[in-house]
Amino acid sequence: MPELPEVETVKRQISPAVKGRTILSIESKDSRNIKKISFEKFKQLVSGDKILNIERRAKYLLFKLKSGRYMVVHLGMAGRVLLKPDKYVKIIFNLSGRKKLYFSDTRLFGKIWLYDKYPELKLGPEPLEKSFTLKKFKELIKSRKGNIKIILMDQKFIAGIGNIYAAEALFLAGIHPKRRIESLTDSEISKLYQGIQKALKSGIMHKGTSVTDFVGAIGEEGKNQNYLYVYGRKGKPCKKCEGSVDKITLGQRGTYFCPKCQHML
DNA sequence: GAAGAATCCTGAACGC
DNA sequence: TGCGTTCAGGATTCTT
Ligand SMILES: [Zn+2]
Repeated sequence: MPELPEVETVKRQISPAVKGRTILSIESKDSRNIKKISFEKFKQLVSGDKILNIERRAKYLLFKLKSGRYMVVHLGMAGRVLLKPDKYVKIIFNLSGRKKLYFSDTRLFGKIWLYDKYPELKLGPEPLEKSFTLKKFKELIKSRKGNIKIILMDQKFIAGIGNIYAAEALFLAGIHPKRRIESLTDSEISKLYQGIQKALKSGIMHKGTSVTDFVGAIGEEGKNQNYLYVYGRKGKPCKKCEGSVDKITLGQRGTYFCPKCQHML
């Protein structure tokens, strides 16, 4: 599913093709992904506007428009932003220069909103920003109580980490996913800080993890699934020890880990 | 504030 | 081949 690295990949892939282009018209096969306003209203407001820039914040894509409005896209689980259509296209943006941008979604968990100005999204810090220091991470950790994996996936705690990268970051840090955040030692917090960044950077470097639905802007699969340590590898040998990867359910989510590498205490 | 569960939604994978 | 069942889960919302 799309998390920070996948959304970043899409942003990088579509930006050169759509930046500076005018949205001439918009077509819809199913407009249920458009939230807050009707498709008619959306079409009326966005048509004729120009895409100045695309920014990623957490798992959101923010299209900055010349009017000052922002079109905000969240891919949910299976949402796609494409330069080439697939069979699940819901919205088509006809752009100047004969380009087209497609929004596709199978499960309709993806969302599109239109904001009058830069949206105030309730999100924690970006884990790959330089301002996200180990010191700040430690302060954040100390401010919360509860299960570490669930908190890592809380967008108000840190932005952009979902089920795949939470599992990978915890593996890299040697922390069992059932651990409580209060129980982490200073050394483990440092390892987790490194693990988060390493897992996310690996995802971006390999252009996303295509383990379920994710594909890039022209429908191509990412490569990061080949570099995962635990996610989706139940019963397979651990890449760091002689044990094998286990799977449990935690917070209604499938949670993969190595019982030998990831410690409870 | 935290924990747990329900909700949305439908294609893919699986079992017979 | 086809039908029914199970599974995938990000974010929100509700209850405890
Ligand atoms: Zn291991």
